[in-house]
Amino acid sequence: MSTDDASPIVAVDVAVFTVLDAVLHVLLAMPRGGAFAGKWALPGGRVRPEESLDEAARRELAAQTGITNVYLEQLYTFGSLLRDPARRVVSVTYVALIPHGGRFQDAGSEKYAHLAWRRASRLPPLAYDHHAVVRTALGRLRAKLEYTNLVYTLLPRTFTLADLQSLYEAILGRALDRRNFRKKILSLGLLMRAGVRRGAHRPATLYAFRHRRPMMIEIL
Amino acid sequence: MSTDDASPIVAVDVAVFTVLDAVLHVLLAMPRGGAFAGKWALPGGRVRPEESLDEAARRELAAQTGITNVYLEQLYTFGSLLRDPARRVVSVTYVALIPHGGRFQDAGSEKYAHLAWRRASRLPPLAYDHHAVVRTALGRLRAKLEYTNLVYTLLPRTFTLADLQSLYEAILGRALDRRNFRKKILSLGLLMRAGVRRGAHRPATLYAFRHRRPMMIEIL
DNA sequence: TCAAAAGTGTTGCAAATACACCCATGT
DNA sequence: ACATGGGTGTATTTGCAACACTTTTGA
Repeated sequence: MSTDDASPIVAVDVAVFTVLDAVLHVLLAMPRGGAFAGKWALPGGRVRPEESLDEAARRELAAQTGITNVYLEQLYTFGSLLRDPARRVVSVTYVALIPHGGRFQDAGSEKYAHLAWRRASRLPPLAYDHHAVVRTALGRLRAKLEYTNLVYTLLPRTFTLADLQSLYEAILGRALDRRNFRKKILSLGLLMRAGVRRGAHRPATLYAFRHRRPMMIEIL
Repeated sequence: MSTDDASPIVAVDVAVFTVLDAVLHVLLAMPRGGAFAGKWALPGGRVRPEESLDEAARRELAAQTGITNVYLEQLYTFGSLLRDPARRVVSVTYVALIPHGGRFQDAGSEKYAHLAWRRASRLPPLAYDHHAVVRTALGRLRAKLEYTNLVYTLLPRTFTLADLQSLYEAILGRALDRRNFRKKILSLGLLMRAGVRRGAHRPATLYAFRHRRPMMIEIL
């Protein structure tokens, strides 16, 4: 019995998020060829025999977009029969989060003609079932912000409380009271002062996360 | 290029939970052959080309244990290189929940010599990385009980508030105040009265879930 | 009549919300 | 001097936690 017949192909796909202009964006790639050439898709590719799933996700991400050293988390595995019209493909999907304005390689790659950030709330039609992937990822992201310190992955090392608040507002999709927000966040003791940002107006205190690693907490 | 070389085998494994004597139990199977013959494992098997992942999980569960019509939810996909010493296998794992005292076919199946419920907190050594699977499943289960009505999957159609409370206590691993518990649960309006249970003592009101389908809620 | 489980209310505390004014700076 | 965003405190409400006694039944 050949594995060809009996086992689906295994692939990984990654939904990369960042916040630009206080709005959540997803990184989309335009495939050069294949059944969905010319239609936006999430970056991804096949898993190789000698690598784990996480490794595959990181490798594909680096190869297709130049993005490395990101927060990466497995999301869900999609395996319906018709998600790829050509072949049976099971896709293990990932969420990645990068700091605001995160840069990718503008030139695309062998596989993708170009890459672009698109608003997560107004996506163009996507290849495969990637729309469902992004929806699932958004749900996970919103939920996890409420009980983890994951925002740190979306912020540069230092930031103001206003930055942090607008980030929460962008992802949660609702306004928060500034005074209550500051009280709450500071009372958690996750931040430390890290200088001052001078600008057009009264200077704002800069903060940094005490620990830049995933933790469970109670917020908002 | 042959798929044999390039793509791992795809399998599903299912962690079936139930509550027996107010203690969480997992269903384990004893493989007849293979690299882990004689070591307890979670029931599972390969995904076939013509079925989705969910279908594969249900099929394997039915074939190996006789269990059908269960609540089933995808958990996580495990894909490290050495989880199966013989071959590269990516396993899409599932959590299943069945009502207390749930019966399985005692005789086992072609693949498994026998089946047994074991306390989730005191498991024997398990095959593959199934220990990690159960740990992950337990985490998911505990977390989800706090914001969904999933307990209904673990209960028969009618039950007393004491039944419900001891179920929560079993899974969360801590005692709850009876009066506060009743207030909270009843205030959610998820239950309806469904008669009376007569026993050795003062009869208890029976309740049933208004809706037997997964919903998000705020509890405990 | 006794043992065993079912049922029920109140009070205190802590956390969340709502809300308005002064401050520091660059232009 | 003024416009702009930064920074702070209090009063109210709401939800959670702690806690003890009475009721009903079968044995």
